[in-house]
Amino acid sequence: MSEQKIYKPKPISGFPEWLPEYRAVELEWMDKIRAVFESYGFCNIETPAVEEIDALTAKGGETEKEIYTLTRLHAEEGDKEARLALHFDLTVPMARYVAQHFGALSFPFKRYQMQKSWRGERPQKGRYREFYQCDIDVVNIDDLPLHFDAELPAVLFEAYQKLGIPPVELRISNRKIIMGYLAGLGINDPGVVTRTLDKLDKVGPDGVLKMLAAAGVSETVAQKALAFVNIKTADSGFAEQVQSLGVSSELLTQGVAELKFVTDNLSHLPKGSIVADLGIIRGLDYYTGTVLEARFREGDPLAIGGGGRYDDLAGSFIHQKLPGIGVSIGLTRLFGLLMDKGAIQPGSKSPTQLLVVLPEEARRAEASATAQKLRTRGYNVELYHSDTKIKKQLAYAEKKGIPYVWFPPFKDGQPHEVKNMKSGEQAQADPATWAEKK
RNA sequence: GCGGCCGUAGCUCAGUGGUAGAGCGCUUGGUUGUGGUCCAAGAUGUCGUGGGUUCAAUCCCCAUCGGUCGCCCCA
Repeated sequence: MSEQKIYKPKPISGFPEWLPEYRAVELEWMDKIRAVFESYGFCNIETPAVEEIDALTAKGGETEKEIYTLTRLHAEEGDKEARLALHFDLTVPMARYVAQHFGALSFPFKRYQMQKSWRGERPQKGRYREFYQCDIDVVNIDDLPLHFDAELPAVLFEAYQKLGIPPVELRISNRKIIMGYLAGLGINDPGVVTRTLDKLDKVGPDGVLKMLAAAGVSETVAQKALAFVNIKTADSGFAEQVQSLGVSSELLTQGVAELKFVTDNLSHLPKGSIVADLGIIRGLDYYTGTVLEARFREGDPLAIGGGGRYDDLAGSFIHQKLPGIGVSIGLTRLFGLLMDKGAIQPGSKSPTQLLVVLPEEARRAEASATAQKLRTRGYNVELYHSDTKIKKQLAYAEKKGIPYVWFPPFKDGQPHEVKNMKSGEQAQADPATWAEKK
């Protein structure tokens, strides 16, 4: 034993990591999500972890103060790296990417990205400082058919379905509706009002009214706004309810028509999975039309995904009008929430399917060749690392959850044998022909 | 940036003003080529860090760092 001082390892808040058996599940999820995205023709890109600070902040907004910037430990004044920072989402990097490779891309550009993002905020339940997001976006030049506003939520929903998690619902609205409505009410600072209304789930109607009063909104207007965001319908019935509130504006009418189109085109999804919810507003200020949030139908009201339409995402990067719509799965949040509830069934601790026993050092060459033979036939095979007791070698397989143990000949002329660890059965086998019984 | 709670073996935690324990895990053994159960033995801690009070502090006080939950904001 060394006398070396140890640095006691500790978790870093907001930077999650999982044991192999759980990471295996996370990887499986990513494969499934990816398969759904590709089945709709989305291609993959990966952008660097870092962007220039100027690129990240080009759009402005609240997220700015959460950006992690990059410096070298021994940075000197005027260090060039100081202009770099970690991206806080995948949308801004995509916008930059599209603008940069504009001439080489084909439009509508449909891409997905599954990468980590970083935000320097205080972690809490379902909230991390390093997290995976799985984004899909469609970007086009000048105009983007409304049809995509229905297709992307459908893709998102299908991805959730494939994961085998508790039922998810998509709550959909359209920014034009709330903006048109508030304008009709004569509210000139929709930012404060929408942010307050967005908290309805958390603070309740009374809380919202109080906060609105504090923001200088009159009681009657506040009541109307509250009635508005309470509108939730499983189909296009919201349209009548909006009309009955007696406010009208061109923007409002347009928004209602768009949302109606979207809900109508999503009516094929299972009952209860789509809700037109005018209380969905969403913080990100680049959204201009359809907005949506995904959450579990029961339990935590936290968003496990979301997205929306933006009229002009890359406007700060290129003189081209590039409207788009994107949705995103908050993979780490989704996974973390279910982990906390103990709802993730752990996978295997190791990908190994077969453990080849090493009977004695003198037989290593033969055991190694056996393992290699089985690998060429497509199995994941591990050769036990030392010639310790068979007992220990089996215990190792047991502990790692390796389903089969392969016994090469212990003496010349003996046959190979394979043992099924679950049933305990053991039988002669040939490495060239053995197959796992399903 | 702000507030509540917490910080004791690898993990989950108990405990006392006189320098520490349980369960799980880990290692070894229960002979000859076979695991999961059982039994036995064993290893492990500057009781987060710094300061103060005290004859004496893991326990009291202060600070600090870290964790966690919440606020702001957000997936």
